[in-house]
Amino acid sequence: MSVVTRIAPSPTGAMHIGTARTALFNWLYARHCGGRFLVRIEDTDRERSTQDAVDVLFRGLAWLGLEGDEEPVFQSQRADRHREAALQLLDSGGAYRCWMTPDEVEAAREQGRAEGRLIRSPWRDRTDGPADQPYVVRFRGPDSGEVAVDDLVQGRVAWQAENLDDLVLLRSDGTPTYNLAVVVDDHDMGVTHVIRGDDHLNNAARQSLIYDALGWSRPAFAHIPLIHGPDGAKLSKRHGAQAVADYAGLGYLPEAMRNYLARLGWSHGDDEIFSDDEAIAWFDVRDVNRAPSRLDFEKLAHVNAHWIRQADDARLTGLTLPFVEKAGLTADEARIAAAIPQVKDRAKTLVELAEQVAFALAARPLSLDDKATGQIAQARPLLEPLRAVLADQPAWDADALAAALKTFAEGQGVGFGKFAPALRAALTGGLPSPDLGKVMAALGREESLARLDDALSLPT
RNA sequence: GGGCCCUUCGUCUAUCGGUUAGGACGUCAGGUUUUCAACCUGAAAAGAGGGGUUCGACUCCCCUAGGGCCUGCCA
Repeated sequence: MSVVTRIAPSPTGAMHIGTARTALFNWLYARHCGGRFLVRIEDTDRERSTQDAVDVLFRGLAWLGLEGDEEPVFQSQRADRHREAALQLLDSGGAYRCWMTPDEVEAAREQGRAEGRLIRSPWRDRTDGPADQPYVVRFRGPDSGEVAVDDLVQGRVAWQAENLDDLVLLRSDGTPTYNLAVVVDDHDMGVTHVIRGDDHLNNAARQSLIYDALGWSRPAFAHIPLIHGPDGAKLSKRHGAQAVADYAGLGYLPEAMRNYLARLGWSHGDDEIFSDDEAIAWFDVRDVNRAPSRLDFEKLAHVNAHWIRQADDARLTGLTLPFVEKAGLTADEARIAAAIPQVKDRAKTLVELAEQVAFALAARPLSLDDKATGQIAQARPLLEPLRAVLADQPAWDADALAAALKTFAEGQGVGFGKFAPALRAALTGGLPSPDLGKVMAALGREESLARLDDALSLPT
């Protein structure tokens, strides 16, 4: 049997980072098994679902590289099919019409809560309801006995039937509810493994009952723990980034997100940094932990730094461009491209990469502060012969330039401290920058010499 | 209130009855050094508490405490 997994988010706002990890686990498991990964938009709540939120979801999934293997399914378009299943249940006695009014339900619920038990509709075993009054269709759960789910992550979890309420399948306006729609859609889509957040664990019991009543075989369930904020509380707005788009804006790479998110609640021995192919080869949903884990931005940054170093320079240039603009710098693509290879090992995020590249984007003449002009004035006797050496430098690459600087220092019989700070001031104006050889390589011969000349022409 | 789930260094985790309880991020110290980073070396740092079971428990069972999820004609 071929494995089919799915991510089934509801489009009611931003795409939560927890949704991203659930999608990742579903994707990894499907890939690992050589199966398919599907996407279903759970938009049955017409009040809260918006097209904007749908777009956010698709963009988030695309950014993460976790797109479905088939066209996405929109749950709202399958309402007729859901109703059909409800009617089947009504026919078979697996469901019943309930004429309780919302007020009656609320009152009963309040009373039940006080008495520590669930409500049971008085219409459970009656069919003589008022013909012209609105009613809902409720599932008829077993009166007693045990309902068990063999969860791939949680193990065997059991409930007493009396602790499971008769949930509404069809609202009084005839529209299907979540628990019905999920079962019908997962069945029709051929989903074999339902991997989702453990906030749905209780639903698994009730949904299992619906599968049974419909005469369908149950999928395998895997309820993975939720992600919490750094303080251990449920991830919320006050923790800052909770939406996938936030992470993109913070300058994290999608492959870094996949790597980091995979390690939250799952591990393969001591492996911390791994590729998608490795994750796919190693991942088994059965190895996911049961305890919730917290987001650690420091570690995310560390993982991200690794993948920035690994990233292709041209791709990095394109990715850094918008961050350069956001920082208010001149988005000179050629200069950024020249600087990236020299500074990519110094940044943890694309935001930092934009900062690292800033020195190469500054326009001449650089604005120099008193400290810089002071350093330049002091080292002037060395800077002039150095300028001549550099002008004759045959190979303009970082290694050759570093070697030339070293040779120059030895020839002059001085340490780097005598002229390097001044050179750096002249070339970068004090902006963060890498080794001087790399700085000059990033700047190029012409710009480097020009900046040096600017400094040398300063009034003394 | 009721049902269900969870609990190893600050954080993410390894361990699947016998280990000096390992790794990673972070932290601290040292090194390197031309700014800022990066990098290298080293260090500190954990089995929530209490009972069992066992020759032997982080590992299995029970209780307590703490945390989480659900308890909707939301999903």
